[in-house]
Amino acid sequence: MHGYELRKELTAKLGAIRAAISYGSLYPTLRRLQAAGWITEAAETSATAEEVPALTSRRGRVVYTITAEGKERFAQLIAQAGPETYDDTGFGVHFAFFARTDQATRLRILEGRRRKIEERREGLRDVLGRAAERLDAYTLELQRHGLDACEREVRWLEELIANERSGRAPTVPPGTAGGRREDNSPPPPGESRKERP
Amino acid sequence: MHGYELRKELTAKLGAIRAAISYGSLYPTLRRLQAAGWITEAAETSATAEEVPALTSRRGRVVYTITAEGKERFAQLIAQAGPETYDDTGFGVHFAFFARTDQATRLRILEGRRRKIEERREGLRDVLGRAAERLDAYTLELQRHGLDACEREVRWLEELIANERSGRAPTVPPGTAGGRREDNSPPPPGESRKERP
DNA sequence: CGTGCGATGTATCGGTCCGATACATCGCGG
DNA sequence: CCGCGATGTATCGGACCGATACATCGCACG
Repeated sequence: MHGYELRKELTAKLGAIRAAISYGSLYPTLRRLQAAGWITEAAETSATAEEVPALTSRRGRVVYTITAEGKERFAQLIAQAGPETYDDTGFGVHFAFFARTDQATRLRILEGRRRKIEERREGLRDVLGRAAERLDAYTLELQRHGLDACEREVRWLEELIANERSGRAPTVPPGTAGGRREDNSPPPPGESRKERP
Repeated sequence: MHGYELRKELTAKLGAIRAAISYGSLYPTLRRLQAAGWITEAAETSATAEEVPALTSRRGRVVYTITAEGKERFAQLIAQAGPETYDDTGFGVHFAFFARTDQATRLRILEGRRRKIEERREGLRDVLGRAAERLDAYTLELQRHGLDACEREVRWLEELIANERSGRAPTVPPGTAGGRREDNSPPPPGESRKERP
């Protein structure tokens, strides 16, 4: 992909959990990745393969391609999910690769995220319990809203964890909008067997 | 207050909507505010007034006090809420001052935030509608969760707006935990009459 | 028929903020 | 009596954002 496309893709995948990545972050990062050998850059060659709709000779786009080493490294990065993984951005990034990792990793990430949110939730409960009389009604209202959001996320994570343990793909609750079921489900319980080369 | 105390206070007030502010941000900001004349710094004098519980001669704390000019400026800042106000942090900060502004400002901020969240919501609906078949089941699940969160926040904001319009203080739904009703309600519909000096 | 605007696209720069770290004191429990 | 967690001030490097600049393309609208 080229940068612009990559950003749109990322926005589509992570838009639910964080804002779009800025170009001031994207392009330097791509160059760093290239310098480290994870990806390669290439000025667009006119006709590589499939241009079905509009092949109107675009301007100089730069196409980035992941290398074998890059795939290796990325897979490792996702598989060894540490606690730093569980903030919004980190969780989002790892979640974006869920369909490409094994169940054990998915569970580790989901449970780490749950712990993180539970901590947040306890903090809010503390405030609402202990410091309630010191705060004005508006602030209390904000805390209550935040607490509610935490509780909902924990419940959501618990559903995902339960599904994961039972080997099922994430269920699509019939209530919600837009959820037409397709066959793009993640790999059924079969694991990837790569450990450490 | 001194820095540490200030941070705890901010965390208690804004913990529901953003992470705690870092010291690397707090102390330089305090110094900038002092340089601009919004606040004053003072090394702690041993006995100013009320030390009821433990007056055990602390180490050199720095006490920051808002100046008259600072109050003026802050009030202006809150009152002239622009669109930049409506991201998480900006909204949180302005919300923390709700009990100290007038109803018109409160409404402006709430409605701005609502618009912001509605845009986010539309983005997610677009993804779920248009790009659904391109995304894996996990990503779709994340979008659905995010969409749900947006819808809930919009509903929450709408309640606050309705209450605001009817001149009532924010209601405390009897269901939630920790919400003991106290008399620290915001100023009843009476406005502050400051416009621009 | 032109023209202007929004989408596509690459790129940089200044400034803000975080995360880690350092250092010092105090009270408490083991 | 010793260490650890809370209180407290402070800095530094690095990551990231927001604004900006520049260039091309297609389409809508006058």
